[in-house]
Amino acid sequence: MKKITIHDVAELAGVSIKTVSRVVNNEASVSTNTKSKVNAAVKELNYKPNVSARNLRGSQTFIFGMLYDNTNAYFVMDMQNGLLSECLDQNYELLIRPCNSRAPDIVKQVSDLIHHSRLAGLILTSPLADNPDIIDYLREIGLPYMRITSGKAAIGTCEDGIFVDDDSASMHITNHLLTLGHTKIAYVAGDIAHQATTNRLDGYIKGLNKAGIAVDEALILKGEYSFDFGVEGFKQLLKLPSLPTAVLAGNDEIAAGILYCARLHNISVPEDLAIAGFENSPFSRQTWPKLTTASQPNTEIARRAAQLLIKMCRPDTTGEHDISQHCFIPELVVRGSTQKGA
Amino acid sequence: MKKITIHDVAELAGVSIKTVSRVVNNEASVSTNTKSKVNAAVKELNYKPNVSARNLRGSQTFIFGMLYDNTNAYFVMDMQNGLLSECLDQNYELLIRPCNSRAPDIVKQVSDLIHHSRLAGLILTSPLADNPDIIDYLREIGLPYMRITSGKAAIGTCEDGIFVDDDSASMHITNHLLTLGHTKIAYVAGDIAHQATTNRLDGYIKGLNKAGIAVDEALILKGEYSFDFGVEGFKQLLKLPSLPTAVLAGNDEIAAGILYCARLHNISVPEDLAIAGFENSPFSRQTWPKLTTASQPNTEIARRAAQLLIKMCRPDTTGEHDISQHCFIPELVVRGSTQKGA
DNA sequence: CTGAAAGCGCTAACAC
DNA sequence: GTGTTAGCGCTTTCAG
Repeated sequence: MKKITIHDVAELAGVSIKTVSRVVNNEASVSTNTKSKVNAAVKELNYKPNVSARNLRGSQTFIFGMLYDNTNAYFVMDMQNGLLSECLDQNYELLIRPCNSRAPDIVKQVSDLIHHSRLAGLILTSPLADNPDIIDYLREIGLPYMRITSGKAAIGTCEDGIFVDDDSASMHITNHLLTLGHTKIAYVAGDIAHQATTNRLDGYIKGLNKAGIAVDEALILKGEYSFDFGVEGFKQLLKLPSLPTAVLAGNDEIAAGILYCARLHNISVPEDLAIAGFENSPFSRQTWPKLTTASQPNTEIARRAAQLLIKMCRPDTTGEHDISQHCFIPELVVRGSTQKGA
Repeated sequence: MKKITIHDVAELAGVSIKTVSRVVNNEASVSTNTKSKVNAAVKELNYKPNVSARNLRGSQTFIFGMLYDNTNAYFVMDMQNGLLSECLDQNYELLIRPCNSRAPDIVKQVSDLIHHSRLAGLILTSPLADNPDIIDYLREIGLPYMRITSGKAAIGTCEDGIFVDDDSASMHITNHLLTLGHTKIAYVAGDIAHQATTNRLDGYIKGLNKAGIAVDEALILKGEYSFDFGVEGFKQLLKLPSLPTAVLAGNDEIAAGILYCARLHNISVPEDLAIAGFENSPFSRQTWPKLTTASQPNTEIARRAAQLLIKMCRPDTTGEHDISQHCFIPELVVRGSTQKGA
C-alpha cells in the first residue's frame, strides 16, 4: 500500500504542490480549470492529506477537542456520536477527554490540552461549559469554542453556543403535573454547577407561580445527577410531615432513584406519587412504570455544535463572523409515572 | 504561552535533542546520569512531545485506535476511560471510532482507518474482536492489536488478547440458581456475534449437565444485548406451557427487560421468578429488586489492554515478543432478584 | 554512549 | 494565478 502524498497529486495533475494545497484547502484564487484537474487527480489517487503534517506545519489545525465531566454515560455517548459523525465528514479529528471539572487546576488542564494537542477548537458540555474561568480563558486566547449548555437568556445576544431551553421545558412538565391536580410538588434537583439545574428549577418555580402556588423551600432538594441521589432525596422527603403528591426530578436518573425508593416503601406510582424526569434517556423507558420526561435530541445537538464550530474555524465563507448559536426546546413526553395508562 | 519543544529541554539539560529523544522514547543506551538530567528538565518544563511531529517523522506512530460496535453505553464508557487513562499516561493518542460491524466493507473501513490515521495499534471489543476477517487482515499487515473478548480457550496458547472467562462465571450463576432449588431455568441470550454469548451459554449448559438436568432448547432464546430483547424474550417464555422458575439473562440490560416485563404481568421476583444478569453494570443496581449478576472490572480490563498493546509496540524491552494475554474471571454478585433479602 | 544532519508531508511567506 | 523556498518538531541515519 503506497502512501499517496501531495507530490503524487501534483505530478498527476501537472501542477505544483502548492496549487494542490490551495485546492484541497478551498482557498480562493485558483482557476476553475486547474481546480478541476487537481480534484480529478485527488479522486483518482484517493488522496487524503496527512493530518499530522498539516497539524505540524499549519497555523490552524484540524483537531477539535471534546471535554466532558459527566457521569451520564448515555449523554456522553450521544454527544460523542454526534460530534464524531460531523467531524469525520468534514475531515476533522476529534479528541475526547474526560476530566474533573472541580480540579483546582482545571483551567491549566484545559490550557495544556489545547496547546499540547494544538486544538483548533473545543466543544464543552456542562458543567464545564458553565465554568466562567474556562470560558474567560478561551476567550482570552481566542480559541474557537462551542458551549453545549442550558439557557435561553443567551439567545439574541452575541454569545455563541448551543442552548437547550430547559426553563420552558421544566415549566411544561410542571404544568402537566398541575393539570393532573397536584399542588404539593417537590423538586429533586441535580448539581448546581450545571446551568441546566438552575434553569429547570426556574421553570418549576415559574410554573408554580403562574398557578398561584407558593414555593416551599422544604420541597426543593439539591444534589447531583445520579440514581443514588434520587434515592437519597426521596429519603429526605420521607422525613417531611407529609409527602408531596408529585416529584419533579432533575433528570431521569434521579427520577429512577426516586421511583426505586418509592417502591421500597410501598408507595404506588403514579397513584400515591407522580414522578417526572428529564432528558428522555433510556433510563426513562426502563423503569416500571415508564417515566414522564422531557425529550432532547442529544446526538442532533452535538452534530449542530460541530457544524457551527467548523463554520467558526473557516472564515473563508465571505465576510465577518456572524453569531453561531442555536436553541433546542425539549418536548414533554407523558408516560405512566405521572399518568396511569399513558 | 510559549511552546516547549525538544530543543528547550535539550538546552536546559545541556544535551543534544537526540539524547532527549532517546530518553523520552525509553531507548536503551543512555547513561543513568544523563537520563535523570533529561527527565528533570522534562518535568520542569512540563514538556510533552508534539504528537504530530512524531507521527509525521517516525516509522512508528503513537496513535491507537479503539473500534467498537456496541450499544451498551456503560461498557463503552468504561472501556474508553480505561484505555484513555493508560494511553495518556504513556503519551499515546487514542482515536475512538464507533462502527457497524455488519457493514459488508468493514475490513476496508478498518484498513482505511489504520492507514489514513497511521495507527500504531488497534484495540477491538466484541463483536469486532470476534470477527475473523478483521483479525486475519490485521495479522496479514502485521499491525499490533489487542482483542478484548470472551474465552479461556485461548489462555495458554500463543494468542494475544484480554480474555474474560464468561464460561466459568456463567456456570457459577447457574450453580447459584440450582442451589436455590431451581430446575427449570431459561436462558435469554444476547447477540451470537459476540463470543461472550456462546461462552455464557456453554457455562449454563455445563452447569445444568453437572446437576444432571437435561437442556431444554425451548428455554434458550437468542437475540441481542438490549432491554427490549429482554422484554421480547420474556414474552416468548410466556407462551410456553409453563413458565420457568428462573431466567439467566445474557447481560444486565436483558435482565432488566425481563424484570420489567415480569412486573407488567404481575409476576413476583424472585418468588415466582428468579432473574440473573451479567456484567454488574449500573443497570443491575437500578432495578427493583436489584439484579444478581457477575461482576467484571471493565475499566481495569481496558487499562490492561492498553498496557499490553503498548508493550507490544515497544520491543525495546529486551528480547523477543512474549505472549501478551490476560484473563479476568467475573465474580458472582448475589442480590434480590434471585434471593429474597440478599 | 552521544551528536549533527537530513527530511517526514505539509503550509506560510514571499516571489513571479 | 501559480511556483519556490523554508521550516514546523521530531526521528532516522550515520558519525564520532
